[in-house]
Amino acid sequence: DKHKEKEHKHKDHKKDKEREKIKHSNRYTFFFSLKLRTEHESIFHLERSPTAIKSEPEDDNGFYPSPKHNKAPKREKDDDEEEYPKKVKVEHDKKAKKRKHEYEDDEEEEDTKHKKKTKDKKATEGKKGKKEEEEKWKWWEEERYTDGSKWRFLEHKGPVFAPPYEPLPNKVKFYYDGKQMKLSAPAEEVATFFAKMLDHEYTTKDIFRKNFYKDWRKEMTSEEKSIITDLNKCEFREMSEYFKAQSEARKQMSKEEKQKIKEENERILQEYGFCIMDNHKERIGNFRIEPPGLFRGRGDHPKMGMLKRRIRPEDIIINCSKDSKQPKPPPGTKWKEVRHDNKVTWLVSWTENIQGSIKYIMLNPSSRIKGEKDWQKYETARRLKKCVDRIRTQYRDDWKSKEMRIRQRAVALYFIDKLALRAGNEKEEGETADTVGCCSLRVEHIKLYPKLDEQEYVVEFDFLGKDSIRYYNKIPVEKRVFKNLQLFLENKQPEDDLFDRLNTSILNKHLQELMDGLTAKVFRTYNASITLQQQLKELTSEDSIPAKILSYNRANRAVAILCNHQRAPPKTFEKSMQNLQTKIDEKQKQLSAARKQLKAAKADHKASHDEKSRKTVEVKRKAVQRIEEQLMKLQVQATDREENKQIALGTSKLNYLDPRISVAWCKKWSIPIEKIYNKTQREKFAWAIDMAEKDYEF
DNA sequence: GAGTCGACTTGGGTTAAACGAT
DNA sequence: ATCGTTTAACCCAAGTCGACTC
Repeated sequence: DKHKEKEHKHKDHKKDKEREKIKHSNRYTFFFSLKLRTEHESIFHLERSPTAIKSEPEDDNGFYPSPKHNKAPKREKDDDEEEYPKKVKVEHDKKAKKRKHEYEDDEEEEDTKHKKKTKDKKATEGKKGKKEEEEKWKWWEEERYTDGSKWRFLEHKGPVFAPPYEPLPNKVKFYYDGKQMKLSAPAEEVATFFAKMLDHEYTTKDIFRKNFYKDWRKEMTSEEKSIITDLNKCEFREMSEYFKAQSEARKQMSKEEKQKIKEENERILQEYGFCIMDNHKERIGNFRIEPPGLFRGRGDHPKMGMLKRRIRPEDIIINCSKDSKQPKPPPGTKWKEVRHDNKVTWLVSWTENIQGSIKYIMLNPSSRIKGEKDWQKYETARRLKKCVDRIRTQYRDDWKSKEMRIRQRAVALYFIDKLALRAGNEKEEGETADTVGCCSLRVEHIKLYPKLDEQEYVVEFDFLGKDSIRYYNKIPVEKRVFKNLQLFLENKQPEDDLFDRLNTSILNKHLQELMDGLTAKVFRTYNASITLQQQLKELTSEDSIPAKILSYNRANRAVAILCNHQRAPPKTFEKSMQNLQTKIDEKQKQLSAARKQLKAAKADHKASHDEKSRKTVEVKRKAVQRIEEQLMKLQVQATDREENKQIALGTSKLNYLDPRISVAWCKKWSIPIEKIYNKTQREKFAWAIDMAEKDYEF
């Protein structure tokens, strides 16, 4: 017994240690991205060439002609291109028509079905679930179109428009210069948009106010225009209070009322949320037209505050097949156009008035058309895996090129590969926030340090990327890259382009020559997925399920850091961390209490040696074990959350990580897929879940 | 080539619904 | 059953990239 006791103590101690280990192991900060990247780097043999660059001619234009032999090597033929079926898919319209009718029958039944559903939902659920499972369509087992068409048959009900404006009740007043004023409906509507945003910081911003005021005036009657001459004299407070009260009231609604709204939403979803594409009913992504409001771009957007106007049927272009039942515009209105273009995937489009860009209604990520594309994306990234060494060798070679444009291209590509930067298209100045990607980096965005701390040739990046998210990174580069950067910077102003001989079009044309289908963004996909796979291999150990999931999240996090997917720490972060800590403390108390009890029980057993006391010991031991597990779970959760404070995992999970890697990992370690992917994600990745086995290699 | 347009993917934030503790 | 917290759905802006035009 004594021996056992000791062993137990030892075990307890060990467990505590392990918990500590979980907490502190691999606790990376943003430096981890550096560490990770350099480690990753080692696979492509960094040789530090001591050779200095040859002196370059002063005038860029006078660069030596491009050597002819320096052409890209031919791309390797893919040996498992088979994996992605490319055979022709023959789908006869007849078949589609037949299907269409089946669908219509379904529709008719909808009402009765719905009633039934609520009634005997419970009774049939199990059965129904199974049945639906069997009916799930595996598009990934079918052949794809090869003629560039996206569908043969498309039928839908058109968009759902934003509800019309409801004028404010008379008791809600607007004041100008202290005096009450009744606004015309159009002016009032736009005023309410502003009022709804009053609590936001941006209504205090100059550009926002200026843009809003300018567009607001356009909606005013001439009388209103003459009275309202200064936005600062407008008082929206009452409107704002009214809307706050309204949303409060919505929260306070009774169950029945909420239920009613829910049912109405469900009805709309059933009617407008689906379409038929070819032989299948598919979920639409965004079937509601964006309501009017004030445009709020991200970052320092020159157009913030502008009025985003209401979209009418006359603005809408419908896309469907000729032989389908066309969607009807609301009574008394007409569509702008109805077309039958099966070379595109959208169902509805309209032009938005802020940037003049086109917006679309398209299918949900679970649809065939999106899924195929997604799958294809990862197959392209896997093809890159096969030739990435060759490409890396080549761009390293190009650092020595006699041509400036080739050197720039090679350095840019190095950044895109190593740092997972975006391509960086040019943008129209003054139309959008000032953000950049790789090709559009400017001199002011990098700093060169021949020596920084212990490291040589450090480049410091500091710029605003997509969505005005800051990219900040200090990274040691090879001498040759460093020297090239110095060269690129010569005689330039801070606002000049770093890569003045390069743009995304040139870069992508080059990449296309290196590998069929290769573009700048493929590197992001490739590096994200390969990093996940490597990290999973490295981090996952024989351990409890929560610990394994922590490992998964950490691997995911490494990718998010690589891709610079940041988020603002949730407003409730500190509080929720505290709550969790309180729980942990409580659990710890519970644990020591349970341990004490166990000890007492053991002592008791030692004294009496009877059956009853032996059983008590067992019971107490189990209790301790259970509490330990719970504690462990909580601690893992706390660690996970803390590490995730400023990092957004969603984007990489949804857009960059080959889902088959995750599926394979789940199968290998017997983790239920539900722990990694929620319902929506499982729908989106159904193809991967179905096809990936535990030995899948990206 | 430069400029523009169109289609489609990627992105963080907000809001509503689901969940779980009490 | 209720309440507060967490999660997922929704929102729509902002990228990428190919095609087309001149």
